[in-house]
Amino acid sequence: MSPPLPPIRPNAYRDTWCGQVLADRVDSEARVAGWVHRRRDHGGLIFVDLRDRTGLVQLVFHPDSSGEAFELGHRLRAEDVLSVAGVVVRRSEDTINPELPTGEFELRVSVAELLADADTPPFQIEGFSGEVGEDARLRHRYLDLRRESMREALVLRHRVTAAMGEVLDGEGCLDVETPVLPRSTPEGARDFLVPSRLQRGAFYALPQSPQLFKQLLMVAGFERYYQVARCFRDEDLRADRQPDFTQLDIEMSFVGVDDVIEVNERLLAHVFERAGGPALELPLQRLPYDDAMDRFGTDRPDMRFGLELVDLSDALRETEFKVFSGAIASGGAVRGLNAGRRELPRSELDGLISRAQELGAKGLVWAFREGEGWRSPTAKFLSEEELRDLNSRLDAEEGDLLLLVADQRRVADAVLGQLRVELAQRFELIPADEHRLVWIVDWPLLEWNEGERRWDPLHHPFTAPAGDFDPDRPGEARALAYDLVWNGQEMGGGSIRIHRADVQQAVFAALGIDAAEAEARFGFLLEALRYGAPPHGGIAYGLDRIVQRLAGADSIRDVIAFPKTASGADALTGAPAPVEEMQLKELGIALHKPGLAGH
RNA sequence: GGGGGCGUAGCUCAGUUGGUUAGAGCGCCGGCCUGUCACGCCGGAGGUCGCGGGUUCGAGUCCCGUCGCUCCCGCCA
Repeated sequence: MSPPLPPIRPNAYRDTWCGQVLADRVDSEARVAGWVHRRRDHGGLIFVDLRDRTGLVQLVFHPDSSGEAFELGHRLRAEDVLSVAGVVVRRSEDTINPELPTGEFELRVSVAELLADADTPPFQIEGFSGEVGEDARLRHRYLDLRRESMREALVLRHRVTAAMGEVLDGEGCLDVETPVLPRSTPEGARDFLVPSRLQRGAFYALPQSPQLFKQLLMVAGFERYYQVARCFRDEDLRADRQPDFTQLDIEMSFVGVDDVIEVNERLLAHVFERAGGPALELPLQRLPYDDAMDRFGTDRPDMRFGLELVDLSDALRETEFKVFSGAIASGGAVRGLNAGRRELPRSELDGLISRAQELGAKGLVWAFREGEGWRSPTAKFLSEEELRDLNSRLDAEEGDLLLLVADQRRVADAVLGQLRVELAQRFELIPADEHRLVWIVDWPLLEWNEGERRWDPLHHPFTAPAGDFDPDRPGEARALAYDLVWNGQEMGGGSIRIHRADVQQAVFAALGIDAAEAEARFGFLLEALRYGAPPHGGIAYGLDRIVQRLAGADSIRDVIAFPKTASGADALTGAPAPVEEMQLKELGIALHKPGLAGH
């Protein structure tokens, strides 16, 4: 992708971009500036590839035309910063470089000025067969960002956010900023806390999302809002999780689920068109949450391949095999997966078992269909009739690999749902060019948290229930919520919000937040809702994840200019870092371990 | 908090069963080179084998600890 840049207003350094040294400049003077990408010194003739954001152009230093510049040419080193002037010429047929957009042309240097000489870079910027380690890349991120792939990733990111702004402006959304220093409302993720100097002992918390402020904007009558918002969560990192990350946050008034989804489908189609994403067929598929869990064992199914899950509880309710019947008796389920005709060595089958245990299962039963029965260590515990029944329910043919997990339903789902994806990768069942975007809809409002013995919201406590909320049967309430899933990865999620204080209070109560606590923590919201709040709803997208997908990158770190390492550190600046004793004193903060602050 | 992988030259890596002076490619430095484009050729420099401790006659290699990077589980309303 060539980043479109406006034409240069000529100045002392340059009058065109390196990537723009093309036919229209032939036989005329041109002046370019940039970094020495590579030098090929033939002694009596020197070639230099000069690089700026637009690309490369070959400079030719020739002794006849430029004595002084020629001397400089010999001294040039990688990444030196250079401004040159000369005549653009068309290369002879046999010296054209078809790999380069400017490969039919070159600039014969007559004047050259070294603007800055560079230390030898710690790693080669480009054109090296090995992959530079991420540690080194992050320590010198400003060099890493000179690489074409990083430049393209950030250009793409800009394309995406710009396209989002275009659509949302057209939809009447206003870009409004919300505070980066709100109060802590401990729910969900761990907060990053910021101590207040003016109010000793009190803290701000960096926002996990602008959720409450955007709702207040709806109460204020702004109707439609969006923001590219930095959000912060103090949790452990992953390839797709950073402590500070970016959301595209949208909220609209007087809308229902269909309205929000419609606007967002227009948004996605436009963004994908501008950013080179897959063409979207609208409307996107909508899959009810229950179906997603039944068929794929997860609320973010990758639907590019089959391998769907099957519930085998009915078939095994009466079995003598206690592993299965016991699981069902104690309220669990037996779930199965047919991976199709696969040959797997014993070691990989054992690997599947340990992976299943890592994912939380007590065990995993594997079997190959053989005739009417199974080739499996488990086969002897099951009757012939049961095996036949299982085979038919699993739609198993000769040689098919069957995987069964007996556990609490959600554990079995989580384990087999994850194994399903990993097996598809292992067996290369995922079509490379296919994209499946799907809305997951009809969510339960709450789920029972067995560990804490309470109801938790599946989305957040401000999600509106569908219809009337019956406090006596909280588990039956459905939510006006929707998640967007792209190839098995959650890209965004949202909901219609509760716009009535009494409903909000009832939901708080169901969550175990009593009136006093609700008043203390969310009183400002409840009060605002009492002053006339319109029905409203919206969505938030993980911008980093969307751009990662569009860029085909393995990690969101590859589409973030200055990301953190897995331990939450910035390898470039050294954050987080100790602070001066004086700073702590001003904040009234004492560290538990003396000597940690200062130097 | 837990589990796996990795850590050797500036970068990417190899390094046998524990054995003598730790290697390669690229980069870097010097020389030669007028059509290269990952230029080529000749020569050269460059190592706290992450760090600390231990076992051993002897440790890059084995053991313990620790730090860093990374993937995963937990966690991420």
